[in-house]
Amino acid sequence: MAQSWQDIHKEALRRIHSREWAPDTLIPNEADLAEEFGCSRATVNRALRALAEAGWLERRRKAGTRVARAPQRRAQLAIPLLREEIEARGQRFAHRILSRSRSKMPSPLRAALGLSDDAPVERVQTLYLADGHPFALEDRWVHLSAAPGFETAELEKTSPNEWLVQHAPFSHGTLDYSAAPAGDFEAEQLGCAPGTALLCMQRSTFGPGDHAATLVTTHFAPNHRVRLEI
Amino acid sequence: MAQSWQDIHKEALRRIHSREWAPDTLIPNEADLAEEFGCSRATVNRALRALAEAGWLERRRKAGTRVARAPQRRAQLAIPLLREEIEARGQRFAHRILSRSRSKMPSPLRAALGLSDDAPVERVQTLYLADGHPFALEDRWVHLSAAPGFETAELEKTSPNEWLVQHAPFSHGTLDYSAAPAGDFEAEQLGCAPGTALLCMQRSTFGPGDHAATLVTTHFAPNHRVRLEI
DNA sequence: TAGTGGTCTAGACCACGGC
DNA sequence: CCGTGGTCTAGACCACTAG
Repeated sequence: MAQSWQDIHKEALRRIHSREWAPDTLIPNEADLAEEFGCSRATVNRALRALAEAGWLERRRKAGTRVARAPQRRAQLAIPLLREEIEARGQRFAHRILSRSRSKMPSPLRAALGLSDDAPVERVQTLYLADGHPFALEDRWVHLSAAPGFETAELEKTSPNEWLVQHAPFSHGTLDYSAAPAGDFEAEQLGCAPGTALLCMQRSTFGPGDHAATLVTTHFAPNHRVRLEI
Repeated sequence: MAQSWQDIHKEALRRIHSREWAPDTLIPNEADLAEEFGCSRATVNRALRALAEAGWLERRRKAGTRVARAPQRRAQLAIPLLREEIEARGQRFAHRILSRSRSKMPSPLRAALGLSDDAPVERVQTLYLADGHPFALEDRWVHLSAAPGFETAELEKTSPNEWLVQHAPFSHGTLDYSAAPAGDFEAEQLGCAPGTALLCMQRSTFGPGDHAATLVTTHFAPNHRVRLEI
């Protein structure tokens, strides 16, 4: 037989595509498949687990493994550093700190992050440039106790984006994309007309233990696209 | 000892966060870690492989395992059926076929999909409604040989979105998000002013063997958000 | 409570790719 | 070459949960 888990993965995917294994129906259990393919159960497990992680199968102990009713695929987005995204286009990266302050964080934002009222927070607004043209406008709130040393970081040398990735790796968070018309400030900084449709990204990250770390709102220059791989 | 792979996963993540294992440096090999944790190498492998898939580690044969320089995390988007997305909000789902035709596909679009000029293509425009209010406007091109039976499908009963997911599972593709001002048609259908900033999703899917399957452009009603989990 | 997937082990061989 | 991760095995025990 000499089956590798990738062979089994491929064959299982073929059966799903061909509806030989129909949506919402049980497939044979691991032991039976191991016998059919002439390999050990661990090998079958490896293949089926990969398919389950990709959303093709749903597995539950005792209940068995079934083909997902609507194979709800997942798309993956590799979150790039702005520097890398710009340099990957063959453009020159630069950034400009527009403002930096220890201002009070508005209550709604605090609530969204689950921060107490007296948590020390720093706000930094940054413009990112590609070949000297505005690329993205970033408005970042950083919870200082989650990023020790940030308040003294030389952000003119290392952009906030890069500093935080290198010094305060986060563990989880959310990323929201939406469309928003450019306000006067965004229009001025990004060099477009007020009201222009801009892609807007809002990202909140949390460190280990659900401690809020950062809240970032980024407006991209007009016509920006985000690509996800399915 | 009694270590599970998740224990090792957690401990390794702790060492990465604490910079005990610094970015861009090698960590001990699997055999050594297995001895340290008092478990088998396979268990260590399971933990480190998960960390590599999540972007924390980079592994190469012979070269060993190193902490990623900039732990480039990946965000995951669960692509929902519009029906499920709407019903999950507790709203009533409905859809309306606006047009359906076997019109010629514009050359630029054909090129984007890698289709020959004579490939049979059907175009369907659909409006999706939540509680009777416009939710999304979809413009879909379907490559008929990749979706046999689509031309005779009763799309008034089963929306194109659902029909294709159930009858022609795709294997891979891309998803692009951007912001676009509402044109006259989008504004009329979605019930907003022309020029309103709309979130726009463009999705191309391919079946097994890189055969083009569908190209879909969706404009969402104003203020729509897409959430990704990190 | 019995069946299923989840996991661990100890050992083995292999593929890749620095050196 | 030869160290490293990638994978497979045969068997075992465990955790969850449907019936």
